[in-house]
This record gives sequence, C-alpha cells and structure tokens, in this order.
Amino acid sequence: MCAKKCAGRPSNRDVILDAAEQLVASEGAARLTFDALGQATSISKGGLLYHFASKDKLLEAMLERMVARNSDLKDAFMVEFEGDPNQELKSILLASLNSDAECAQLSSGLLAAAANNPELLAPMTAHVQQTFQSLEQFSRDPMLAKVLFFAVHGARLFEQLQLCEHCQGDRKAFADKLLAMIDQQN
Amino acid sequence: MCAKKCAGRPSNRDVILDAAEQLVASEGAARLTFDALGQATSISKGGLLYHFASKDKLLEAMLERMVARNSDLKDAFMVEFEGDPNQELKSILLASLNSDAECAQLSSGLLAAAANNPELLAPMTAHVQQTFQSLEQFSRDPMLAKVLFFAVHGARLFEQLQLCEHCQGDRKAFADKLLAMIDQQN
DNA sequence: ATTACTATACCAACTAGACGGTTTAGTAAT
DNA sequence: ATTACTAAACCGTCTAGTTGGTATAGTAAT
Repeated sequence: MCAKKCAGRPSNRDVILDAAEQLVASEGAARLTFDALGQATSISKGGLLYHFASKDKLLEAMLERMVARNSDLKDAFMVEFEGDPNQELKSILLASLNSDAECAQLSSGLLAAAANNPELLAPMTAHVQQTFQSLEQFSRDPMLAKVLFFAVHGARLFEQLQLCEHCQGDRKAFADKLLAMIDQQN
Repeated sequence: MCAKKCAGRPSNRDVILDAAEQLVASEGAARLTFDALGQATSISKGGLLYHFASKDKLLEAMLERMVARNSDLKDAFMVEFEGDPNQELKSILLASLNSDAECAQLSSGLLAAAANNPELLAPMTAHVQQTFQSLEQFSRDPMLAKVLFFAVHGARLFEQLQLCEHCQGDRKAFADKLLAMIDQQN
C-alpha cells in the first residue's frame, strides 16, 4: 500500500509488474503464471502473492499502471502541444503511440486481461469512452480522430504481436504522418 | 481432413471452430479448453481430438480459417471495386473490417494464438508482410494506406474486446470515412 | 544504546483441482 | 468398409491459492 513513508523493506511491486509485461510479450498471456513470474523475478510464489492477492489482482494492477502511464504521457504531450488547436487529439494519439522504451510492453496488460478474464476490462472500457468523448469534443473532424485513434492502437497491437517488424523503425514517420493528417484536415 | 467428398458422416469441424471463436470472445483465450469446447458443442473430448490432434492444431486451424475467410472477402471486394484506382487498398481494408455477422469473431484466433503460443503467429506475420507489400505497390500514398490498415485492425480489436460499444453501429460510417479518405488523397 | 515492537516483505512446502492428452471399447451414419 | 464420432476412465503436469514461518527495516520507549 505504501511504498516510501512506511517502515519495512523497499517494495518489488513494480519489478514484478515489469516482469509480468515482459513475460506476456515474449511468451504469451497463457504463460503468465505465478511460477513463471517467480522464476523471472527470483521472488517466490508466496512473495508474489503477498503483493497481489490473486491473479485477477495482478491483472488489475497491470491495467491500472498502464492507464496511469498513458495518462502521464498524455499530460506531458499536452504541454508540448500547448497552443496547438489540435492539442488534445495530438496528445492522446502520441501518448498511446508512445515510444518510450520503458513502456514498450504497454499493451501486455490488455492482452493478459482479455485472455484471462475479460470482465477485468470494464474499467478500461470506461476509460476508452471518456477518451472518445474528449475526441468528440475537441476535434474538428471527430470521425478522422476516431480513425487515427484506432490506427495508433492497431499499430501497437501489431507491434506487440510482432506481426510486422518495421513498425518500430517507422514509428517516427508514422507519428509524423498522423500529425500531418491532423493539420491538413479542412 | 475431408469435409465433403469422403464417405461417412458430415464433419463438425467448422461447428467446432465457430464455438472456439465464440468462447474466446466471451470468456477469454485462457478458457478455450477442450472441456469447455466440448460442453459448448456437445461433442466429446475424443470427438474434438479426432478433428484437432492437439490444442496447437486447433489454434492453427483457427488462424488458417481466419486468413482464408479474409482472403475470400477481399476477392469479393476486388470485384465490387473493379475499375477503381484504389481497388486493392479498398478491398484489403474492407475485407479486414468486414461486417459479416458470421465472421464477427474473426480475430478470436489471433488473440487465442497470441495468448497460448505466440510462435503460431509466424505464418500470420508472413501474411501481413505480403499485405504490406501490396499496399506499398498499389497505393499512391503508402503511409496513408498503412495508417488506414492499422485503423481497421485497431477498430476490430476494440470491438472484439468490447472496449467501445458503438463500434458496430458506426461501422458503416467508419468504412465510408476510410473510403472518403482514400479518394481524397492528393 | 539497547530493547521491544510493528509493518513489510518475503520463502518453502503443500493441496485441490483443472488441463492436455491417451486409451479403450463401442456406436451410427453413409 | 469407412468415417465420424461417444463415453468414460485414466495420467502426468501445471496452477492458483493456503499455511505457517522467517527476515528486514524502521519506530519508540527506556
């Protein structure tokens, strides 16, 4: 619950979540097990279960962190695009597309939750709906915004599943194309 | 192996594959088990294993049928867009977006394979690469083509995961927007 | 400075059940 | 005769979750 201000040893919570994402990306959501996770982190199953009382809780935590990171990234882009008439749209898109190496497995949580217990996606659905409202409100061409939003997430999916290799190399060009399309809308 | 030309009773192969897709969509890839599939189809485990000797074979079959259906749909659209300068691109996009109710769970195979054994996606990767070459070759603006391609698959993903509700209702409008964007490219 | 206490962060061993897959023996439609 | 199964028992392995105990680090009274 408390990471810094409380007594006790420092927590491995984020280490575990990182390993979980990595595991899903490399081996598939079905092999995200406490045993495998224990091997990857050198933490015993008991230790893992101390942090996440059940597998569902672990999946929830993965989703939560994913949303939080995305939100932080969006805020950062909002600053970068200050003054741009399409600030909101651009920030949402680039946050989702994000290129930070540390967030490379951002959608592992999504896939893992979908595989193990789709009901866990409910809060995610709410978040998406909120984003869609934002797109609707702040975009001159909402349908274009929707298309670009889906494009970003399609690209992320293909990248995560390694269905295409050059997605990474072209990510900059891809992002530039998205921005150009936004600016060119009439 | 033979569905029509051989003697014996008619095969339930496709019935099984349909149920498998349905199961993945509603319960998640992790609950795609022979037991659950047997319950859903009223076919015994032995019967299922008669058709698909292992789970990997089942997943392979799901992917194969998915690709085959997509290919057939694309051919149908190629006829529909005969003479259109963007025939290829439009056909590829609409085939993937497809709206046939019977193919509603087209990407279940993808998610199930990704979850259980990512290595099974290798043929899929090849297929995607081929599609990308086609896009590169037949599109005036390949980057736009790529964006739209990802948009279609992003929309499919969100629909499959039920991350947004109105995707279905808006699918026609979404498709029209894609086509308009293709025609408007300069 | 020592002692006592508390909260956190684990570990090792175990259990009950689920899962993929096999086997066997038999049935039914064509 | 061939194909397409059913039914049911069975097996080894894996998995989530439990239990009961231990180690570490900070807190606070003495």
